Amino acid sequence: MPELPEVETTKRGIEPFLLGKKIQNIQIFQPRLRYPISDHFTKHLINQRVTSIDRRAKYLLIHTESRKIILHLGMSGSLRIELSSIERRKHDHVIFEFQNDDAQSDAVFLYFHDPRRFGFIQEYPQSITPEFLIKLAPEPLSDSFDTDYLFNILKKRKKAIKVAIMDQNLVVGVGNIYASEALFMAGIHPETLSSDLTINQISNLVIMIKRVLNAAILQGGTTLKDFVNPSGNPGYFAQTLNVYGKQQKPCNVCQTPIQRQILGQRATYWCPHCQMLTLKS
DNA sequence: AGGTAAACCTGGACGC
DNA sequence: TGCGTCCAGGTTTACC
Repeated sequence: MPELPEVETTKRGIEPFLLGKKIQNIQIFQPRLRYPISDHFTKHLINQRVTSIDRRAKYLLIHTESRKIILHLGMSGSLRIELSSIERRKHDHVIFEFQNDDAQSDAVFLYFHDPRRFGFIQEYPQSITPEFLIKLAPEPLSDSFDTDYLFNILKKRKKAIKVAIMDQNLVVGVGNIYASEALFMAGIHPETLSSDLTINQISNLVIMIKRVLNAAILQGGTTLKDFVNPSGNPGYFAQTLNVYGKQQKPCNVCQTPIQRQILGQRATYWCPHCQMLTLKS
C-alpha cells in the first residue's frame, strides 16, 4: 500500500495525538509480522514517553526517551487512532495505549492493522540506529536528490528507468504508483534504459518525482482500495492519477489508450504517445 | 556488482 | 455456492 506520501500522511496523522504521551500498555495479538515482534518489546516500551516522530523513506520512527520504535506498513498496513478502546477488528495485530502524565485526560489508542503482514514493528535503544536505516538512499524531497546525483547513478545502470527509480538503493520512497506517475509527467517511457537518459530528461524526472510526491502528500496520499489515514479517512490523490491503474483508458492529455506492462515484476502504466520510447545505443 | 525472480501473506475480483 | 487463478501500495533473499 503505502509509498512515501501515505507514510508521511500517517506520520502527520498520529503525531498530534502521541507527542508527549506515555506508553501505558501494549497488546500484541499477532507477533508474526515480516519480522516477529521480540519478546521484550512491551517491557522495553512501557512507561516510555514519545518525544518525536519522524519518517525516513517508508519507515516511521517513533522516538521515546530511551527507545525508538521503527515501523513499516508493508503493502497493506495502516495505523489508526482511537480515542477509546474499541473492539479489535480482524488484522489489528498490535494496540498501543498512550496517556498523559497527569492521567486526567483520556487515553489515546494506536491500532496497527495489516492484513498481509508484510509490515513490521521493531524497537531499539535510542542510541542505536540499525544498519539498514543508516544505509538508505537519499530522500527524494531533500536537496541531496538532484540532477547530478541521479545522473551519476543512472549512467552506470542498464535497467529500465521505471525499475531504477523504484530501487530503494538509489532513491527511497518512490513506489509503484508514483514511479509510473512521475515518468508520465516527465514524458519518459518507462522502459528507457537508465543510462540512455539525457541530462535534461533526468533533470525533468527529478523535478517530477518531487512534484508528484508533494502533490500526493497535500491530498493525503492515494487510496486505491483500503488506505486510510490514522483518522480513518482515505487519501484523495487517486483522482489526480494520470496513468496508474488506467490501462485502455484515454490519456488525459492526448486520448491515446494507456498501456500496461509488467516491468521488474510490477505493473507499469504509460501513455505511448506522451511517453515515446527513445532507443539509443 | 548488477540484474532478475521467487518468497513472504491475505483477500478481493473474476471466470467457469 | 464453490473453486481455481490472478492481482495488489514492499522488501529481502537467492541465484545467474
